[in-house]
Amino acid sequence: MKGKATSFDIAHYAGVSQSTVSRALRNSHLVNEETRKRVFDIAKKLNYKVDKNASNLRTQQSSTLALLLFDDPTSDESQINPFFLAMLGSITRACAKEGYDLLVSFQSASADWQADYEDSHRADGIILLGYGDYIDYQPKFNTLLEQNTKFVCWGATVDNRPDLTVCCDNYGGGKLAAEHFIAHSRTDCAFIGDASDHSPEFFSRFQGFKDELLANNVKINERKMANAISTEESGYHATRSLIANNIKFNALFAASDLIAIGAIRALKEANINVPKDVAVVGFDNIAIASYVNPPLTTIEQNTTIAGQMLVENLLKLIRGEEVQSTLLPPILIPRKSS
Amino acid sequence: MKGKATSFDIAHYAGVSQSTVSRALRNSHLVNEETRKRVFDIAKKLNYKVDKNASNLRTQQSSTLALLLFDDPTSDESQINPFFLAMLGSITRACAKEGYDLLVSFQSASADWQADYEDSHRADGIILLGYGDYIDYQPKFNTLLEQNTKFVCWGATVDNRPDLTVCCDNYGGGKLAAEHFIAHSRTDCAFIGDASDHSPEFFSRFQGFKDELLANNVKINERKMANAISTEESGYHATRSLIANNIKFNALFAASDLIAIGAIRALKEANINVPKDVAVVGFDNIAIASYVNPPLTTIEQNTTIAGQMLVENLLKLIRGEEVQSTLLPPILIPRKSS
DNA sequence: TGACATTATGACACCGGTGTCATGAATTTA
DNA sequence: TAAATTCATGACACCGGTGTCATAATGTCA
Repeated sequence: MKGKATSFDIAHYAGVSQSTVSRALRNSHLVNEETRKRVFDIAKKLNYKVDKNASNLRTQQSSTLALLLFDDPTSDESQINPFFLAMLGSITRACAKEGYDLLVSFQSASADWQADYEDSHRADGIILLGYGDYIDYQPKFNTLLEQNTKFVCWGATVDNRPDLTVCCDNYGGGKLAAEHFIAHSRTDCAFIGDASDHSPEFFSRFQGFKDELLANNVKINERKMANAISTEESGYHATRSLIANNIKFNALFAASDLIAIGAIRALKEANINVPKDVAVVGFDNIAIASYVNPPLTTIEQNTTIAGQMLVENLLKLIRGEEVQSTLLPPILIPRKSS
Repeated sequence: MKGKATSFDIAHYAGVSQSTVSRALRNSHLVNEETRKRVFDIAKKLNYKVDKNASNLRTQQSSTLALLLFDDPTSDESQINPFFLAMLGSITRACAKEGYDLLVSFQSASADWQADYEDSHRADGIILLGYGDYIDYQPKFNTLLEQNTKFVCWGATVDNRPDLTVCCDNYGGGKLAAEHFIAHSRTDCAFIGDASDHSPEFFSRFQGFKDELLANNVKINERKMANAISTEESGYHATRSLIANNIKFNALFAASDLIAIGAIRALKEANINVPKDVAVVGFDNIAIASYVNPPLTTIEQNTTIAGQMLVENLLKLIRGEEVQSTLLPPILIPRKSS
C-alpha cells in the first residue's frame, strides 16, 4: 500500500463509482445493501479513513470544538490552576461523549484570539475558560458576536447574552459560606480574594457572603479583607499581611481553594490553629482540598457537570437551538478546617 | 459581510489573481512588496483567515498533534489521574510554543484508535499517554509502525524502537527511594504497586528499588508487597490488607503518589505514625503531594520537561530527523513523610 | 540589438471528499 | 400496456486553498 487509500481506490476495487462509495460509507439509504457491504469490507481491508480535511472543507464544519484556556499569567509557568485542569478533563470527556474532537489551546488575554479558530474552520465553536479579568475581554466578545461565532464561556457574563454563560452560582456559594459560619457562631469574618468588580466571580462570592452576613446582622469589617489572585502564594501573602497588621478574626472565607490553602499555611506559621482559632472555608473543591491539613471545608463547583453543560450549550448554539442560561448550584462540603 | 471572506474576495478587491493573494499571504518572495502590502491590508480589513481545511487538504499536513489519553478505566469516572492532567497541561503548553494545535481525546485501550488520527489527516502525529497495561497495545503499536504513523509514547517501550519513547528513569527512581530509606536506616521495607511485568513502569520502579536494597544487603520480603493500581483507593485497600495480615515494616515505597496517599490514610487509620513508625515515599510528585499530611516524600518526574520532550521528539520524527531515546532523570524530593 | 536571465503575475489542475442532477432499470399504478 | 414511482448509480461541480507551468515585462550582457 503506497500512501493512504482514498475513496477512489475503494471505488476501483468495488467496481462502483466514487460517489457510491462515499454514500455507502455514510450509510445513505440510497445504496444497495449488498454494495454497501462490499464497500465496507474493502474499506476495512485497505484501512481506509475518511480524510477529515476534505470532508470538512466540503461540509464547512469540523465536528471539533476549541477550548481556549486563559490561565492566570501571574501563576507559575509550569503549573495550571488545578480547577481549570479539572474542567479541561471534564470538557474532554464531554466532547468525546458527543463525538466531537477537542482542540486545546493556551491564550494570553492580550492575544488576537477572537476569531482564529472558527474563522479558520478548525472548530465549529469555542469554549472560553478562564478566571480573572473578563472586563478586558468584552470588546473581543463583541467581535465574536458580530462575526456570529459560536461560543460559550465559563463564568463571565457577556453583555445582554446570559445564554452564552455557564457558571456556578457564585453569589449563592458565598451565602453558603456565610450561613456555615453563622451556624457555627463564627461571626468575626475575614475575606480573602478580590472584592472589586474586577474579577466578577470573586466579586459575586463576596457579595453573597456579605449579604448573608448582613441578613444575620453581622457586618464585615473592611479592614478584614485582603486582595489575592487565585494562587496559593497570593493567598499566603494576603493572609500574612492581615496577621502582620494584627487583624483578628475567627472565620476566613477565601475566594478559591488555592487561596485558602495559602491562607492556612500563613495561619499555621503564625501559630493560629485551624479550625480552633480560625475556621477556613474555600471555594472550588479542587482535588487537593480534601488532602490538605486540616482537610478544607469548601464550596464545590461540580466540574463534571460544568464541563458537560459548556459542551452541551455550545452544541445547542451550533445547531441553532435555544439555549438557557445555566447557573450551577454550589454545594457546601464540610471538612475539618471549619 | 455575508459569510467568511475567501482569498478570492481579497483578490477581487486588490485587483490581482487569487494565486497572487495566496502567495502574498504566505510571504513568497515572488510577490512584489507593494502588492503584498495591499493584500495584507485588505485581508486584515475583511478579517480574513486561511481556511485550514482547504490548506491542510492541499498540503497534506495539519500542524496539529493528537494526544491520546488512556486513563485507567477503573478509576473514578469524573476525575483524571492528576499526573496525566499535569502532563496534559505541559504538552498543551509545549505545542503552543511550537506553533502546533493539540487535539485531545480520551481512549479506552480496547478501542480502534490505532490509525484514526493520522490517517484521517486530523493530526500529523500522535502522542500516547497512559499508565497501565501497555502489553495489550503492542499489536497496535505494530499497526502504527506498519502504516508509518508518526507517534511517540510516554513510558511504554515499543519493540526495537526505543526512540519512540519518552519516559522517566523508573529504575533509577526506584533506586533513589531505596537509597533514601537506607540512608535513614529504614531497612524493613514494603512495596505497594504492581511488581509484575504487567505494568512496565511500576515494574521498573520496583526493580530499581529491590536491586538497590540488595546492593546494600537488604532483602525485600515478598509478603511485604501488595498490588495496587494508581488510585488513592487502591493504595488504601492494599495497605489495609497488609495491616490486616499483621505485616510489619518501617518503610513503604509506593509506585505512585496516589497510592502513597491512600497508604498514608490506611496507616493513620491503624494508628501507625508517618514518618515515625513508617516512612513513606511516593512517585510522581503530583501537586497534591506537598499538601498532604505529612507532606509526601516522593520521586519527581518533571512533567514540564517530559511534555516538552514528547512534543519535540514527535516533531523531529515528523520532520524525518533522527530521534534519540529519552530517559528523564528522576529527583528525590524529601518531605516530612520520611 | 539580439539572446538570456529575472521578476511578477495569471491560468489551471489538484487535494479528497460531498451534494445535486441526470439516467437507466425495476416496480407499481391506472 | 403506458405512465408514474421508486431505487441504485454515475457524472460532475464544488469547497478554498496550494503548487506548477506559461507568459509578459523588465533588466543584463555580449
